[in-house]
Amino acid sequence: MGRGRVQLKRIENKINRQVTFSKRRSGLLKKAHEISVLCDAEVALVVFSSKGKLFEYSTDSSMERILERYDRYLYSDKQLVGRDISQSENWVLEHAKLKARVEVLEKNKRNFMGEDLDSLSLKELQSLEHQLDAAIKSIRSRKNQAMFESISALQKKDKALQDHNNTLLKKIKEREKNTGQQEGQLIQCSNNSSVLQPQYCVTSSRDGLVERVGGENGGASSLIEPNSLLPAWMLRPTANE
Amino acid sequence: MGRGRVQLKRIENKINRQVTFSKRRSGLLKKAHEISVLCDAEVALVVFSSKGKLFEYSTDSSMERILERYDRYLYSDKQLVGRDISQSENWVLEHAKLKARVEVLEKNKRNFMGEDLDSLSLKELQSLEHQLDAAIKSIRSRKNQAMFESISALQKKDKALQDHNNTLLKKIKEREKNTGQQEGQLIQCSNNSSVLQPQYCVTSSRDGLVERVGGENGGASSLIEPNSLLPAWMLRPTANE
DNA sequence: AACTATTTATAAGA
DNA sequence: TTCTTATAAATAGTT
Repeated sequence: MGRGRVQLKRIENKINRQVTFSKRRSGLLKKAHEISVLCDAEVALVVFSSKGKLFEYSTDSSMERILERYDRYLYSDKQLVGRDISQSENWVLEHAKLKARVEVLEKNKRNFMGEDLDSLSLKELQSLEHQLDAAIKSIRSRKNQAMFESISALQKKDKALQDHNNTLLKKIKEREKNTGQQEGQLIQCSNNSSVLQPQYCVTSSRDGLVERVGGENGGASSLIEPNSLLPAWMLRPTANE
Repeated sequence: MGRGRVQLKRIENKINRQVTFSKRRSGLLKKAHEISVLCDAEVALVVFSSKGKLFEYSTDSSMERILERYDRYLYSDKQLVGRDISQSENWVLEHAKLKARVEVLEKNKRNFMGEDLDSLSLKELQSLEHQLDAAIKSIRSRKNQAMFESISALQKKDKALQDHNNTLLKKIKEREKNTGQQEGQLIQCSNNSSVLQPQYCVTSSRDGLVERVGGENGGASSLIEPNSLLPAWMLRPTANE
């Protein structure tokens, strides 16, 4: 990538080697960062120049965590060898890094909540605004999806209840036919499947028994706001509550 | 490097992400090897894919040695920092707490960026949406403020420049009056205060001196896009860059 | 530290 | 996955 092809061998000219190192180092770090962001990968990169200077990159600046993960990956059941012994010393370092990370994340969070904006440049504000715009779009889309799923689940439940309802109705009719009684009043339940609210079908038989057919929840779902489109319990149908 | 420009953000399409990861991973490893050989550097590279698969490169395949060198390098100057917290009993606990906090904050952050939403309930989604709506309002407001401040500062500067300009003009006029010469051509600068771009007033006096009146920036701000509403330097007037 | 002619890397498509 | 190809990026040599 330059004006001439390059042989894959040590550059003998010291100056050239130094310049090339500097250029390629920044290219390498950039690419490490890019693959990390684009592909959601965790990258740890350590480079020592020939003079012994250190350069490093790590996803989210958590070099220690990634190297630990690396160690775990390799020595999943062996005890960690050499670097583990100095581990207690490394804790100091890791601790400091963790704290720094927490600080960064907290600052992030404040910014995401629209606070502490004075420290941001116009450019950063612009970028934050776009970020949040995009986030809101995702969130609205996910919310919609969740609502449709809830509606769908509710409708399925509704259908099951009505089926049960009808089964019971049939049984009662048959019983009445068998005992030859006609004065019992039967209220036929409608079987309209698009109704969101469970219906109650009250039948009173001759001996005064009142049956309420409402499913296994013992009638708790009858506490529905008549004005709301969706029943209250549907507003939090998923986990994490 | 491909058929389209690429945004530095997570590739949402899973297949694309996987393909890009595979391509870029080999590119990255290749470049790591190249810099290692060409520049006589020691490189250690660890990559975990989003699925947790490990890829690595290290100069002379001596990953362990390079990571040890890395540890030694860090620990030589960080050692002093940690002395004060040496009640290492509490450490395990504090460390665990910190880690937990980081995890929570990272989850937060992902949510704020519209990711990882499946774990949220409808209620939480709703709340997040409102949160972000409010944040965007703050951010836009702060952005506006920042822009007005910039404009204001610019206008002040503009005014100062014009004052200086006029002062110089007067001096020149007087000098010409004193020497009794009338053939000098004076170009009067307009004093329109709503102009955002600094103006240059070129006056040629009898002795051929050409003065450029442009403020202390040595004329650098003359490189202004004539079509843009605001001069380029105003686009990032605050800190953090 | 810039510049530019070239080589490389790679995104998209097959 | 692999190949191809158009294009974006990196960078070697130069100033």
